[in-house]
Amino acid sequence: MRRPLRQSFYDREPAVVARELLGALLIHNSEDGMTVGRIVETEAYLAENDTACHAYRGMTRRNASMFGPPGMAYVYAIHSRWCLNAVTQPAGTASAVLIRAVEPIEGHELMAQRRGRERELELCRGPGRLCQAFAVDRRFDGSELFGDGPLWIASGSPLSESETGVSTRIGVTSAQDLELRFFHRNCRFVSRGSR
DNA sequence: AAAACGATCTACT
DNA sequence: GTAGATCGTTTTG
Repeated sequence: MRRPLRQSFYDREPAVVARELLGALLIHNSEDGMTVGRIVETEAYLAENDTACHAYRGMTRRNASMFGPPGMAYVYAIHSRWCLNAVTQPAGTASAVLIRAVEPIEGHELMAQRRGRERELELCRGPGRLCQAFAVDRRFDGSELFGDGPLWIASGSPLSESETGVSTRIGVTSAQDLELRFFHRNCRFVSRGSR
């Protein structure tokens, strides 16, 4: 049974949510058909001391949904592509988890059609590519990922410790580097050279 | 109103 | 591994 992750799942530190989103299922039920993908790479953006976070310099029109309640989508455009985040922590605390890559599970044909590419590797590997494959765009900014809308995230098979890779990211103004990027080890659908 | 800036992707080597 | 494309959002004048 595919069951949505509850809103309370997202009401935690973004790094914890990023780690636990690995293995979950991204689902879009559109007019054109259903696409399902297994989340294999994520990245956390912190509410404080994170210069790489879009909310670092306060709220703008673009990042407003990051300041909203947990479990909402934050969708923004960058370099002519869309990127999907899950908002974390309570309203007023602007943090989120970027979905960086998913493994195609259902709807390969539809994904290939939307992407204009046939090769499976190129369907959903990367935040911009997966949004194109899932037809995610600005219309989903601020929508609920835990409700009964067309775009949602379901619990999947949690990854074991040995299957989980982690790496650091610069941009955090703390003395030590923080582990903010999470990925499925040995999965060919992760976008980074990690592995 | 104009310019600068990317949480990226593709093509090519 | 990297150069170049690309366009919505933000910042600046």
